[in-house]
Amino acid sequence: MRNNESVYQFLEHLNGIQPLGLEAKNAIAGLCTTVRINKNKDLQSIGQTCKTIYFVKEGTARIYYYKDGKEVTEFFAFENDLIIRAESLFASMPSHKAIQAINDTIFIAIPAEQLFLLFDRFHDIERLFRKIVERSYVDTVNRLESLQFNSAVERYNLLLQHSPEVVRKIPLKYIASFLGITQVSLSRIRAATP
Amino acid sequence: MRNNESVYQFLEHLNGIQPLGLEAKNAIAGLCTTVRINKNKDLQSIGQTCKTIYFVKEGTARIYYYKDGKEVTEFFAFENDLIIRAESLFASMPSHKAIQAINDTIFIAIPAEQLFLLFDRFHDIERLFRKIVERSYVDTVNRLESLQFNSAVERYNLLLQHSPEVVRKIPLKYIASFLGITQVSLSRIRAATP
DNA sequence: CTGATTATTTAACATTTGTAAAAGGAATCG
DNA sequence: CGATTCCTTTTACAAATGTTAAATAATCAG
Repeated sequence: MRNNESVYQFLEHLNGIQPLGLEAKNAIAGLCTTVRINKNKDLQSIGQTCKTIYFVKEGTARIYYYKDGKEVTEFFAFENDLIIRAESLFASMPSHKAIQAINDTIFIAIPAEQLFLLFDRFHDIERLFRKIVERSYVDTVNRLESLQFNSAVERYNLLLQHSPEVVRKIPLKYIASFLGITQVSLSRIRAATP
Repeated sequence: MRNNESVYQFLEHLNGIQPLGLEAKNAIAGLCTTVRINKNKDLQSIGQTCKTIYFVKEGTARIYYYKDGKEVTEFFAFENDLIIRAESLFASMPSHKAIQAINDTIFIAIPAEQLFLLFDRFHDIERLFRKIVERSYVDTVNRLESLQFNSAVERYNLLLQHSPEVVRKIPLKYIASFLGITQVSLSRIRAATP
């Protein structure tokens, strides 16, 4: 029952992005399962090909990978956010990235192949998904711009402005690599900004 | 007639991404116009809201903006590439970026609103566009990864590997800011790499 | 072809950011 | 509660990149 309640709320969220007919809603609901992952545990691990589309129902999560033996956090997801390793899912290639729960987190999981099949039957569902991908694309373009020529201080301040919840909820070691800097640098910046 | 020939070839390219019915093809063709822009001239200028979807038919183009009075190149487009200011088009907000022809360039222009209307009548067209946006999204995620923690040398070498045509065809001053570094830095890197 | 403009490289120095190691703080678990 | 572990900050120094200016090199217009 809990699961059904979660999925129902989630569908309402989707309906806000793109109005869906009852049949379409039911079709999506039929594919949704909920997955609970404990703090610091991986939902998807490095080397897997991403075949599932996840949304965060409750909690916080991140995508990370290793660069020269060090962890790099690429992305944070909060309630209702889509979390996928796009470069793997859309190209059907193994990912060198992992998805991890930062706190105890509940995900909604939708098998990608089965969702894509629904696109043929429900135009609305394909439209919904198109809009979701468009949003993710825009977010990524904006982050790219920030990484391209803003200084570390500017990037930190922009993050404070646009996503204060990140700075409140997420360990600084993850935020540092998300901003493309080391933990030491981030500490320096925080010490300098009163 | 020249225009029609261009558009026909372009439709074949689209058909390779997502097979389209004859009616759908004709509907798209009806929206396509070709635009010639001379070298170093802007196709779309800063401050405009992006309401047109462009593809490069012939030539090369870029997206650029100003950061602290200096030009930053965000994106390059070659033959058949989509070139849009996504953060403006998908959010209907004025863009602080411009689209410019690097050489004399022919663009194919599609009015966004009218294309979006076709989505209702032709499922295939919405699917095509979804796939195109997905590809752009994946490209952007990969660039983001490169900017986040690769050194300038690594970013330059990756560009050489993955997009040698960029280094061959595009002025180094544009490439430098595309890589998130200054022209001086790029020169140093090239001098060090024999 | 020549002068003028634009693009690229080089040099010297300043600033930012990284690295490694240590010290403080905070959270966690028995 | 106390000990352990993990997170964050600080310090000192090294490396990478930026800045400004000047020197070449390449391109373009007349």
